Amino acid sequence: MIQTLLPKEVEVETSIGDVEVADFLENTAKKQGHRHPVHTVVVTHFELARMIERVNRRFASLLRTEMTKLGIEDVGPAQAMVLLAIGDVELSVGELLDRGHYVGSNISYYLKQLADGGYIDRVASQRDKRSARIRVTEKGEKLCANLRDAGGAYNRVLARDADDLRNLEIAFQTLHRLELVWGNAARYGI
Amino acid sequence: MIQTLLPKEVEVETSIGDVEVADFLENTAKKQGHRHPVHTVVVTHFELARMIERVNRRFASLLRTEMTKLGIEDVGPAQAMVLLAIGDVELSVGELLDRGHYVGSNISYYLKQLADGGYIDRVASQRDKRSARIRVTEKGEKLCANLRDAGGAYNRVLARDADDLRNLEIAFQTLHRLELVWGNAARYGI
DNA sequence: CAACTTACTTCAAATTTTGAAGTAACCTTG
DNA sequence: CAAGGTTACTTCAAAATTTGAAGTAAGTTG
Repeated sequence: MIQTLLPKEVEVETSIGDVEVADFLENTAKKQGHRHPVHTVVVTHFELARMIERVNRRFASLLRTEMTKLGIEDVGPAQAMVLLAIGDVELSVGELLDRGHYVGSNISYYLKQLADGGYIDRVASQRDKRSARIRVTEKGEKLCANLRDAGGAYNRVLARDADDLRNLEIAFQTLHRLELVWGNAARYGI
Repeated sequence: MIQTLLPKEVEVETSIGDVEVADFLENTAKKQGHRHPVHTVVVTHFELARMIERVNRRFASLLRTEMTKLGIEDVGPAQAMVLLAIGDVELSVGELLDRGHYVGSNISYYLKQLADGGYIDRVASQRDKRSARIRVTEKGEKLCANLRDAGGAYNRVLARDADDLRNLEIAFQTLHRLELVWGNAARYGI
């Protein structure tokens, strides 16, 4: 059954009209049939990848807007994402690499800018002087807090009831699975 | 209830060990509890955004690898994504913009490279000579087919049973919702 | 027909990402 | 303990991607 379904690609409606957010949310809630989704559409590898690309673009531009509003000029959205990835714990560059699947030189570059802007502190580890320990400064924490505040509105719109929460969680877990499958494939060749 | 849950951020385990793909799939299938997911974790805005960013990075590098294997040198993964977005229909640049939420000048640039490489044809529309009609050439379709073939393996790993399919679809729909909410927010300010 | 809009292109600059060296510290093993 | 290897990161230059401002040509409207 899976074999017969899989190769078949179905065109999925992705165009958006100029609908208001509220309208749309009402519609999807009904159309999808939250509790028992109907399997009329098979989502493929590439459709998901394209969706992820689009959503990522959207978020990046949203973050850029938010940061412009906050008057942040010295770092861009990519650096802010790194800042958010660090969170409130002290960690090494290597640990950070794992967190975001970044490339080493890339993170090194971002950390330099974040450090120059005063958003993070770097201290050489006592135990291993090669390892730099990274920590978000007060200024950095403030930026994170501001971004989180701005994000609160989206959380409220996106997670309105238990069904929303469930779907968000399934989406998260599924993306995590994609991450692992794609990541392992890259290293071991599927 | 939602209000009390929302502001609380929970650290989600995202590190991956050197697990084999197959092992991992077994684990998640069991751990997640496919039919009735437990709500111990609340997924926030930023966690999802960071996940999306990571997954996107992974996919891009996978695509790059795949294309290197195929010996494609004249265009990169971003251009390939555009090619896949065009699909097998003839459309205008404007329609393509909507499909991927690209910026005009960006697509124009990619289309130029794709046209130079012989992957697409551009014909001025008869009705409206401003509008360029885009079509994937045979060479372009061949690349798409090769990529789809390579992607087949991932589809088989990712969509193994009805539960997988359901989760992939929920993930897709949820991302679509994110896309709309973030997109509308960008235009109308939430 | 003049002014405006649309559909796209071009170009230059900024941002992001990669890859190939480097450097310094740590860890073996003879 | 010292030569050789590994690890943890940094630096730099080049490439890829993305943006934004300006341009062009074709439609549209008053």
